[in-house]
Amino acid sequence: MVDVARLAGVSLKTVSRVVNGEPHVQRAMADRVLAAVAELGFQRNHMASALRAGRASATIGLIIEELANPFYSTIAHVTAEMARDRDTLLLSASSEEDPVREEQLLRDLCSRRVDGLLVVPAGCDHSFLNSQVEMGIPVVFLDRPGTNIDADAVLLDNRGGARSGVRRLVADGHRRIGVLLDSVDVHTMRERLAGAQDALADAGIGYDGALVRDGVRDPATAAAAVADMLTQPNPPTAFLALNNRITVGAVQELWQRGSDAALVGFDDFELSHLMPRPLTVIGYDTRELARRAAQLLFARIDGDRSRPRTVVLPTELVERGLTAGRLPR
Amino acid sequence: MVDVARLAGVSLKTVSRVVNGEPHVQRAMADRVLAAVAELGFQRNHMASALRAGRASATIGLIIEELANPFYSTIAHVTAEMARDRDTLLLSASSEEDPVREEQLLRDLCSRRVDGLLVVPAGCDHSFLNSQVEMGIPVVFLDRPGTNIDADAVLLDNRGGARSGVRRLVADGHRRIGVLLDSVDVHTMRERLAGAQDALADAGIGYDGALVRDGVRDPATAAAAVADMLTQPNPPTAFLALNNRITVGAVQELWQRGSDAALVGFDDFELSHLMPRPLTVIGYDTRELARRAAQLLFARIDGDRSRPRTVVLPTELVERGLTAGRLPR
DNA sequence: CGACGGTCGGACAACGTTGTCATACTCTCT
DNA sequence: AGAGAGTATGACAACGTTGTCCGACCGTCG
Repeated sequence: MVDVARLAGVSLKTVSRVVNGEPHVQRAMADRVLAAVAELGFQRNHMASALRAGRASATIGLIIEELANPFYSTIAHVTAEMARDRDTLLLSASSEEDPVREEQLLRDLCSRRVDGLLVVPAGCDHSFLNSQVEMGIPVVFLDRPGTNIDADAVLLDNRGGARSGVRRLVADGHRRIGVLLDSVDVHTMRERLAGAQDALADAGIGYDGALVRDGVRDPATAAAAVADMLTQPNPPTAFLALNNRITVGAVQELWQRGSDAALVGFDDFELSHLMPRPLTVIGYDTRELARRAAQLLFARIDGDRSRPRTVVLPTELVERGLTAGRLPR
Repeated sequence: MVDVARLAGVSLKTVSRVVNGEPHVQRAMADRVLAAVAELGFQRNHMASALRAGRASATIGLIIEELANPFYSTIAHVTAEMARDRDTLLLSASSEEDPVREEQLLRDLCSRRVDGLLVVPAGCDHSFLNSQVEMGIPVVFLDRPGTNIDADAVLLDNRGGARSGVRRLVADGHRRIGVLLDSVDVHTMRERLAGAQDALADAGIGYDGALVRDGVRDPATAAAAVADMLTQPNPPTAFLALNNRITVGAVQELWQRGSDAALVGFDDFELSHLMPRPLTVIGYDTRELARRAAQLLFARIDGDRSRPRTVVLPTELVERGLTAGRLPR
């Protein structure tokens, strides 16, 4: 900027005024400045500008589990779009479900003075964020609530969704329903499992530990679990897969064995209607989830000081057969 | 920091030393400072720090077409992971294939003094980036080369891939092959179309404009195009879909009609092995694409001043039938 | 006892920008 | 002509941090 000022023969402040489109600069002088800017390829330093003006950094931070997962990348995309409408960019990072890493990333984002944080929490204690919130960096939790912190959250009706899925299976006459889940350490998994158990209890079906498989982290494990359960005595006649990766593995295994066991999966996914066997899923609107969270965050950034809210979005049982294919979007 | 210094009864510089772990501070004094830091919840301002120290911002910018698309989200994920190994965060934005928006975003990223840029270009002129490169912000193009700029690029062998796909169809006896593409405005599409025509020319099959459909932007359009082409006189006996969204639409339409037309799709995708009809795809390693680009960028950031390189990664024809399902990963 | 080397702490300027205020000039109106 | 209002420009400090340099203090050795 000093160079531009020198080349145009004006003061620093005049350059600043021209660059920021402030009024009260003569046309001729502005042109001289713009010419100098063009010649030197000057570009305002956004960091210095925000520092001096005490302005927001026009950045929001997003912590998710893994960017490559379609669920999270949809969230990232929607929030980035909404941010763009406010000339704000998205700084995103994956926690990989590691609480330590999550805290590191969150601290890093805070030290960069992001305007706000959108977090799909992995950790079990977010109390260290309280001081940041007090100091003006609002936080909104997504998909799972934060712990030891009173902040906004936008969640899904995981319990209700799982309950309606199992209720459907029970209505179809199933009494032995295998449940496959990632890990009870994850809040959403606990909720979904509880919902499944609600439905079983509603139907007066007792709990059978042999029908619940924990630690199913990927499609291959899911396939193996299905195979194993089907070869036990008194096997399940239906399965509930508690996330989309598990569903994919289960679909594959059931299809390859030619098994006619029923399957309900939590999470819809892009090609679910093209799977090689009928697949009923518990769906929800991922974009709406992200949209609501971003709206809440921006309201906080704009000064909303009302009490933290928790929004729970509904799920929907999408019953589909082989021929019910519809094109996405 | 002023408050911390006052509370600890030391000077600013001493606080700075403690916060940055510099040596030559007595244990007792350091403890006093740390206590004050904890009490006040002080967190170093990364922007001011980078500004003063002339240090890098520990941020890289990524411009892609659309974050919600699995291809791009994989790229984002891999680059974010590699960045994290350098304590660098990823500032990502979607161009939505809009050259104007792309330029705005790139300028914004430059004004934030990112350490480097990773770009899947949408625009047709990137000469405005030349001055930024000169001023020390390296740029690496991904998937498509930049225009009017001499910069690194990591590309796929689009032409060779399409050629091998069509060669396969020709070897199976097909002579009328329908080609579906997004837009000839996109570099990768032009290359893939050229590859298809190479293979046809190799086989001595003349060009028939009626067999090429442009402007197929989504699955629904692809399905409609397939339906239309199949109801023309002398219809194609095989299709080449030049990206994964087109492939999905084509799969769906062929399957619903019970058509036995062959189908080869460019781009592999997660559930391609579970599609309801045999699907041969032209695959490649998206993660490797991102990895190589990030490696190049970090080398530039670390001072590599050698001549810009263009890396072309191979594609692979993945021939799959209904029963050849394999689990992903 | 004086000099010396090492350790520790602080004053000050600077990074690139903008808010505040002061100044100089130009109109217009009485 | 002089007051008053508005416009155009610049000098300077400040944002939060750190690099540079200088000085104070300590112990040790000749």
